[in-house]
Amino acid sequence: MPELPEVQTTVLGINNKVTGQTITDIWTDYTTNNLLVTTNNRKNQIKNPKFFKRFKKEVVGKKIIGASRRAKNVLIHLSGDKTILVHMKMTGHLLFGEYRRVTNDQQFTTNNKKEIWVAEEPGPLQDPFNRFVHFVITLSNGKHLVLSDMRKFAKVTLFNTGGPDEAREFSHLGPEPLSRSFDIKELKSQLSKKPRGKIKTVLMDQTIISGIGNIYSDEILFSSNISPLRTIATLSEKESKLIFINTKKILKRGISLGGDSMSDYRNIDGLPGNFQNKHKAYRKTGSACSKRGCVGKIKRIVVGGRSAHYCPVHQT
DNA sequence: TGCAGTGTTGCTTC
DNA sequence: CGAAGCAACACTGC
Repeated sequence: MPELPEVQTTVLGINNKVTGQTITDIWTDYTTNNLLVTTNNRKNQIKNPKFFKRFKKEVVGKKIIGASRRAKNVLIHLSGDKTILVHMKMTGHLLFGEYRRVTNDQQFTTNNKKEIWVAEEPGPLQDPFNRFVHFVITLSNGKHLVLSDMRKFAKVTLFNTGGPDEAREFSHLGPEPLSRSFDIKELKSQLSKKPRGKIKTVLMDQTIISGIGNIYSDEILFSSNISPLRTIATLSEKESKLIFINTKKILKRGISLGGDSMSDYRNIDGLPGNFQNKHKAYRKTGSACSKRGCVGKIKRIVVGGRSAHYCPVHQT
């Protein structure tokens, strides 16, 4: 479940290894509604061959000039003022390497796929991700940037860089928590839009702040000594400040550790990040609280339909 | 074996 | 209007 630090890690990887390549071909096996391809203003399903053809025509021959991030979206900037947006949702990974198209001999899947893409060399890009490659960008150096996505929630969109479709895509998003302009004042004004909302839910609300999901919200609240059940209106000045400081600190820490691979996130080389080894709350149910001097035990509860992990002793 | 759990987003319902 | 519920999906673990 890529959140801000995982998406940022992927973007850094693309800038390191993929920028400068030209797109020579694209491929997909999507047949459901979920991988949407939008070209200009027309939203259509990639299963519509006409629109996949159009998407292909727009990107083949274009050069990848860089990647950036907005909220949990990866933006791949192309020459000719085109941008490919990839939202990895729950289980998506962008992977870079040498891939090979093979006829499916049923050893990988049960869903009657006629052909699949597998990593050329044994290594970290091998199973389990091979089975779930649903979108492939072939590059001029013969390598591939592929989207592996077990649950097929990921979204791929194409729009004109800086155009109205891009604006529409991002119009609902809250500020970037790591931007310079995001200060304590902005955090408080954003949080105050949901005075009755529970802090855990509000932190994950992409219209309030963009990029935070279940893992990082649990960790931010642990470090801020605040219960996930507290409502915004009850937060003191001091508590808001703690949330502000820890949001910046923990997201930056996630990036410097290469993201969180407790679930199945991998960077573009197929390698795991390390933030999962630093969790103090997320999925630590039953563990002794690691806060110095605290005698609590991490508890799992459900907040806003999501699992929340916290220490009921020092998080109040 | 069957079913709850996993989690983001956006749409629907209350 | 805001909050809650649910679908999209596929696999894991109990």
